[in-house]
Amino acid sequence: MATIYEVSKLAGVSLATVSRVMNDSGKVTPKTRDKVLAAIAELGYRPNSMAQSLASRRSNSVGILIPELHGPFFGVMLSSVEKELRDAGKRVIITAGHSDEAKEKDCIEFLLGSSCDALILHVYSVPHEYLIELSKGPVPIIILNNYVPELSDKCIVLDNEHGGYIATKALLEHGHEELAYISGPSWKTDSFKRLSGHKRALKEYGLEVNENLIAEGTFEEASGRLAMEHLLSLDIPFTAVVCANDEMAAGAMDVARKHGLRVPDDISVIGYDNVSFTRYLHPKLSSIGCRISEMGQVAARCVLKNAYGQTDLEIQNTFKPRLVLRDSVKSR
Amino acid sequence: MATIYEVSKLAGVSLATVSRVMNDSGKVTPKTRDKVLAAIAELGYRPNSMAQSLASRRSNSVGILIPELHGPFFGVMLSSVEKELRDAGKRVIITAGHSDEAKEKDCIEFLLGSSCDALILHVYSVPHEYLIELSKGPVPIIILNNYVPELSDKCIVLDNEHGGYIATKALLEHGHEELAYISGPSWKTDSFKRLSGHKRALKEYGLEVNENLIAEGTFEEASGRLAMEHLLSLDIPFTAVVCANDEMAAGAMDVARKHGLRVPDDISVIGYDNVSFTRYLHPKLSSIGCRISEMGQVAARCVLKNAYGQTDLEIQNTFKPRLVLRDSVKSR
DNA sequence: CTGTTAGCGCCTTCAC
DNA sequence: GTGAAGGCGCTAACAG
Repeated sequence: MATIYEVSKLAGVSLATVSRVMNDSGKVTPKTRDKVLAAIAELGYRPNSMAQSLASRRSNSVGILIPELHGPFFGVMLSSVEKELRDAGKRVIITAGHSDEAKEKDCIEFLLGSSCDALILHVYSVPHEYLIELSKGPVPIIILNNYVPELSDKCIVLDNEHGGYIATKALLEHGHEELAYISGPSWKTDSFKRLSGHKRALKEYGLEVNENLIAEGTFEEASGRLAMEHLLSLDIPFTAVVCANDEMAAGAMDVARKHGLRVPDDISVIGYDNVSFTRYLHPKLSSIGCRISEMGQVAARCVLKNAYGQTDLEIQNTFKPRLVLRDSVKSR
Repeated sequence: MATIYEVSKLAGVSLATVSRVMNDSGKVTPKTRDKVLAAIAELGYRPNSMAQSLASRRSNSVGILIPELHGPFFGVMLSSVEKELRDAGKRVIITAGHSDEAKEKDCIEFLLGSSCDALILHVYSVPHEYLIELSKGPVPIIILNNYVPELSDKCIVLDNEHGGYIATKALLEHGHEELAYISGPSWKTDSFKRLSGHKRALKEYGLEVNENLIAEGTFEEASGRLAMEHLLSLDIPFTAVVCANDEMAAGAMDVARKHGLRVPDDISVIGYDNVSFTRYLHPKLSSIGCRISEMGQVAARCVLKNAYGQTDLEIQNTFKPRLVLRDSVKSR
């Protein structure tokens, strides 16, 4: 592998000049620039990124921590982050934290040790204090889907409460008055917020919140099934179910069908996240769209702005989810 | 950020000694080692990975190129690759090539420029010659799901032909004799192989291949719908459809239902990939399981072996898919 | 506009 | 077993 030194010799200029044309910093005569370019081409020279990093104290790589690499939600997010960042010539180092505090911390340590210029964190389990402490360090961070009041400008969040609200409201507007709810794990902020929104909508419509009709799942399909079985076993009538994500909604729909209930004729169902498979389901699942890829894009731009000094980038910190009505909801 | 120099001063030893305890290379007295460890802890010292890389000519990062970051297939693959590699302390740099030759090359260039120690490539569009040329370079490569005869030991492939064969055979064994086939893009090797397997099974059962009953899609759900519409418009009777992936199968099932056909009573359907949402569908889609995560794991181990000299790792180069029977297939 | 000169932080022979 | 010294390939002042 050719080095910058050989290029400079072949071009008959100095190291610094080659460096200049590479980074087009400083002024270089078109003529010498051409000579350098020719030499570079001839040698098939490619700068050594590690040396560049060491010398410039900048690695051009940003660390990303998400709960899982698979699953419909994070794939979309990653996709947009990667695109935006690589278009800017930045490397993207990805790790998965599996919603476990120790693992998440471990990942963060790992990314810091990889000399990332910035971190994009989608964590669930790490305590806020840890993030606050981290943010005082030299590496800029962006926090996704996890609102830390002290770090509000670094957080990009989806308004989960609003999502729960509009999901429920949609059902109420379709004439449903007896609603069940299948929640995610109550210790996850997302779950909690969505449920709050649900309750707010009920209250706004003058309806009582019946805690019995709230079942807790784990965001996994199987838990949606269990929750639905449980709800149906209660013998409390309800005509619609709000689910805190699409996987659980899929499970719930299937259980309803097994119990001889038709969706949406006998029971309406709405999910959350508007993940890609919702439209493969039958009936097509109504859901709450999360603008996942927009959020990823914004996160990437934040990094470009905070870590690489790109200005003129508008940053929107909070996203409102939107209702996506399909076939699983029917008026009563 | 503390440097190795400060650690050495605080511990009262030389740079070299600190380096030795860090990499536990060479012999160090337990006593001095402890002093060094203490100093490291006190300063919260973390070695600068870029400097390490530059000096050791090894970046400890491996580049990964896959067609897409989202989608159920690649997420699972990534997930297992990342886990395996990070457990070994390696960074994972991920890029998406979008099945486009220029972009794929671009990604490879990018990864090479990132001084990766090895590359794991899941490419569709780049010509074999390019890969062969690349393999002659200094960076070891592993090729996923794309068999290059000249590079057979570097390829980890799924036996797609066999998958197409067993999918079709399953239907034949259920008594179906009039089969339609919805293929992926014919220029993708995967598609081609799966279709070959389909044809082989038919011939083995003494059935004619009716080219009219083979429709070409793009691996996307919408194309599955179109293909199914087309097949149904033909007025050629068939009692089962083999689809080259699950997304298209989902589309096909829905179209069948819209045409008043019940799955599996009137028509049996089988997909391919056994992607996670298959079990959310109704009826649950039968499919061909691809052992995606095993393949990812093996790819990672290949890298550990070829680029990092870890021995005693058994490498299996080719994987046989397996049949996953669910509710969308019924005997005739 | 271009060249010279220091490092960036670490690894790695080589002596001792 | 431990220390000294010379790079790894590049960037970034500072001169000229």
